[in-house]
Amino acid sequence: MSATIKQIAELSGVSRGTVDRVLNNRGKVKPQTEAAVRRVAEQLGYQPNLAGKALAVRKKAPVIGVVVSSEENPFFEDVLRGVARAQQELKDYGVRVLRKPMKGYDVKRQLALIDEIRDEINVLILNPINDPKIAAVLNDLQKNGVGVITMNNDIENCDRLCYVGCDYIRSGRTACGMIALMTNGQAKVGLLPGSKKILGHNQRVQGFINAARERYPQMEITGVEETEDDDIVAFETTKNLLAAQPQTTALFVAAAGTYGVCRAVEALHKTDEITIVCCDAIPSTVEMMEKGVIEATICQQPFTQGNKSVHIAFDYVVSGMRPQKDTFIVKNEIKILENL
Amino acid sequence: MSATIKQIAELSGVSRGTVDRVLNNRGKVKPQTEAAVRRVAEQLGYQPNLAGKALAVRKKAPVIGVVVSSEENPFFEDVLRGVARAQQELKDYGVRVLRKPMKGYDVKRQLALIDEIRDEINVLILNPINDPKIAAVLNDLQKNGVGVITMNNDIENCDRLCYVGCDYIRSGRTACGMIALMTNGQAKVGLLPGSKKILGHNQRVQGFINAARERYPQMEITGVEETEDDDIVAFETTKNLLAAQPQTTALFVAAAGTYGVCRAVEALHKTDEITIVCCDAIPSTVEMMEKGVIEATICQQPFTQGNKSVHIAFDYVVSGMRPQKDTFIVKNEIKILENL
DNA sequence: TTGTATGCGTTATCAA
DNA sequence: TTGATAACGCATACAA
Repeated sequence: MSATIKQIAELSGVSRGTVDRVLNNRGKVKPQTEAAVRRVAEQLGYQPNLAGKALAVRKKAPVIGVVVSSEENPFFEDVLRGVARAQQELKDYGVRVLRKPMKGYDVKRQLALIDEIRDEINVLILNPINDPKIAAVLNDLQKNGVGVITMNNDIENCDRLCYVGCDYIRSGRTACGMIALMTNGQAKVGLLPGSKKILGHNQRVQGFINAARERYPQMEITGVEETEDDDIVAFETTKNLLAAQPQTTALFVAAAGTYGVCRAVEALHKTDEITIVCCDAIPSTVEMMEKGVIEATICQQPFTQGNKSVHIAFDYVVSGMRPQKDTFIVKNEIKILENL
Repeated sequence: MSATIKQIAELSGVSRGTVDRVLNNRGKVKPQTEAAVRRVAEQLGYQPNLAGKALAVRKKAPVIGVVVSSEENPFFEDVLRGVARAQQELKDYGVRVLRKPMKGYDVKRQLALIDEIRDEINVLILNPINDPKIAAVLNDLQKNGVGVITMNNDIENCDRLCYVGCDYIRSGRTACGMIALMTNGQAKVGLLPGSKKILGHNQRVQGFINAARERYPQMEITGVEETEDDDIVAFETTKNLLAAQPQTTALFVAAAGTYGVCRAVEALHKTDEITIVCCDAIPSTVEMMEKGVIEATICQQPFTQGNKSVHIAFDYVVSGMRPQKDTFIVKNEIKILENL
């Protein structure tokens, strides 16, 4: 158990208040006293005690803001369940969580929501739209002492505290590995990202292609088409792809639109011939797995993403220090019917 | 934020000490006062505050004992890493963790280690050998106020606080599902548990057989042979099985001995014909996956098992209450080379 | 510039 | 049987 402020105060012959001022850089301390205190703290290897901080932090009642695209989006509903659990776990520490759910990916809407709560919060957790205007606002928040944690997807040119989410490249590689195992490495695969504008989707496709090139020379990519994260578009796109490339034996859905893809394969009576691997385990995907249309899905621990983000946010407001790591990567989980 | 002891004291017109005595059943309270206090606490929906408890618990400096078969066992080394992390996470709360690693599964040895530390600990975490003598000692510990948490495998006829580990039946089912996906449901599979005496191994085999029966009618079981958790025995057993049942196209190693199994398959030059699925991701298994001998492994989050156990133990000593659940089931993770 | 006092919620000790 | 008080470690308002 490490040293306490009290011990440091006694050893350096000053009061606890002074030690507090030194250790938290509050100023108003004579340089010599400061040096002395720091030396003692150093020697004793002082580490602030979280139990004490947590108890004291109640008075401040810090607020964590959560802005996520969870409306009508089952994936983010799971994320919010993780947030709710964390809220429960931290309730004794006097944190408050302020949620601002939004629908879809509209930059203006996201900016408006951030603006609505920016003055009440100490940390902001969000799945940022990768847009310079958003980045600018987030940078501004940080300057004003509001910590920012990006979740599920990251944003460029932005000084956030950290990113919590999966490694999309590995997600694509894993999908490739699964398809290879199920087809003896011989598959002719159609890739179906959502939108080329979304970084994560591109990375999944990239990871898939790289893995295929490196490890499965006999695998062939028959096409890369966007679903625009929409089931109807996905339905049409898939039908067209399978018409144009009838030799296709496998599909990797790297974004939303999975249900539309499945319906297209069903409509063409090709469920037995085509191996489908997708991402995440939303209800419609589970249903298609139970029907045997989808063979496997690559998940990214949505619950953990939400839960972990809040805990990191809490540690930040309590300790006042940046998280230890710049990125917190959750696992890419392979789910088949038996371990759903 | 819920009510505090102080509020209850004021509302019921007694001192904080008395409220404490009532709420923690310390006795020495007049029945009427007790009733009054309880009524108020009930009304306010009192929930003890963990931040406060955590700070106060430092004085008691509770000790958590950990007895696991981690010597020369890479799986349990990962478990211990989870324990170490939890120790780190809880260091500010004044807990001490006392480890007593042991080698193998000798009842006497386990009894001796428990006996060595039983007077110094408040909770015991262990992977119990499923033996009546062990059960008796654990029951006795609980009677003497030492909580018991079983980890990785459970024990019969024993009143432990809870079990932390995987669902072995589902582990077997998942292995079956993976083999089915890789062989188009046509595999002829040899099953290799460790010992029929070990509950988890039997359950894995049972789960595999059930899943095959229910979902993959064309799959065939060519044999069930024990590896005795030993690589040499596994090597011989595998060679014999493949000699006696040369039609075998897949193997499920449901316990230790995986390395021996792989060496046998290599020796017979059958690595390309035979699909191998095993359990856990110890270094020798990873090596065999990189060589392409093993296609997939079903893991059980060893790190999480260790980490979670310690956290549950801590919550128990702080709150004094049994954990909410009787079993904490970790996930069965499918690992292939790409998401190792 | 520094020190003192008080509070966060719970628990333990001692006195009444 | 009960109450008052101090302590756990930290933060802060206020006094000096």
